Amino acid sequence: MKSEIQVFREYIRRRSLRRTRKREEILREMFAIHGHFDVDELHRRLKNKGSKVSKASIYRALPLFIDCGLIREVDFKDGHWHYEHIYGHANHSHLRCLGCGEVLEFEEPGLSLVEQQLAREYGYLIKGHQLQVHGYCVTCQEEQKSGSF
Amino acid sequence: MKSEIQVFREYIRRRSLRRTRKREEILREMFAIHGHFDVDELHRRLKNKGSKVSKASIYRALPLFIDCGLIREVDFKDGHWHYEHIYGHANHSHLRCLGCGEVLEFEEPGLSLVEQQLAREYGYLIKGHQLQVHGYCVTCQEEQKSGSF
DNA sequence: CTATTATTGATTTTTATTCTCAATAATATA
DNA sequence: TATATTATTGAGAATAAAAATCAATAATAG
Repeated sequence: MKSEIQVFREYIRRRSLRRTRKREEILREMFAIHGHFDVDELHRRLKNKGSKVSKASIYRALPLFIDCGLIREVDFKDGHWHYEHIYGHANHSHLRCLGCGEVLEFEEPGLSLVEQQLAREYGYLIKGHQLQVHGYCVTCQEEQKSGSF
Repeated sequence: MKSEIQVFREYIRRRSLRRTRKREEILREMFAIHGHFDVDELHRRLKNKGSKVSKASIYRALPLFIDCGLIREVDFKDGHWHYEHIYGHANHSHLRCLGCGEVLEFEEPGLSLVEQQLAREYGYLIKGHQLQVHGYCVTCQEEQKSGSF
């Protein structure tokens, strides 16, 4: 299996973009983070390591990483985008608590069949999906026994 | 089956909020729209009908409508939120084209089983889910035969 | 090595959404 | 019904994420 950086370099070449030091710094730092991350965290970590990559460059690089299938956006309903690795990771979905914001991950293999079905039915070339289930965790259910939902 | 306005009024009462003319104007106009809508469209339509509801009030009302299960947010990746009716509608998911932005709806009944399974496994009180599949429609596939994906 | 052109950083701009606060309207109570 | 209480509203200001601008710089092709 190709490494993330290989995937990215091939993408860069395919699109006739330029392979730059900054983009690869961002990529490397991004893959040093396990789990979800956002622009601010990525920027902060790069800064701490002495890298002078600007936020602008991060904002410009992320769509490329998304486009070549390394990461994807995740919406945690807190005002800005979060990202997570998908390359080399089993596809997973999120179960999010509307009360405390906790996010659990779970796998739902049935969805690849759904994708195939949609491809057949509508002629789409499917690139991926996102499933998010939301509700209230055990703790928040207990706290909100006041009938507000 | 209760009407939308009934559902909303009961919610308002349950939460000890106030039943106001403005909120019900917004609600009525919202249900006069079939399909997806956004804040701007709702505001524009209310204005055209002579209603003087402000955008601020719309922004304040939408979370209530979401909370009582009348509508939900949909993310079309175009910089602002869209909304759609869910009360009294069969649950559906979205197939979105990454090229032209076309959005198709499809039903996926299997997901209610997924919800039940998650409720059992994690003790969550499930309120709903969102599934979005993305890829390229037939037209956009043909246009982009230049190897960019 | 040079020319070309994409990328970068610093900054500004944009724009969706939230916040503020005085005025108003809805509800509870007398 | 009149009054007190308190939520809601509108207008505009504030916030903040993301995108745009532009001169300087760096990567690539020849």
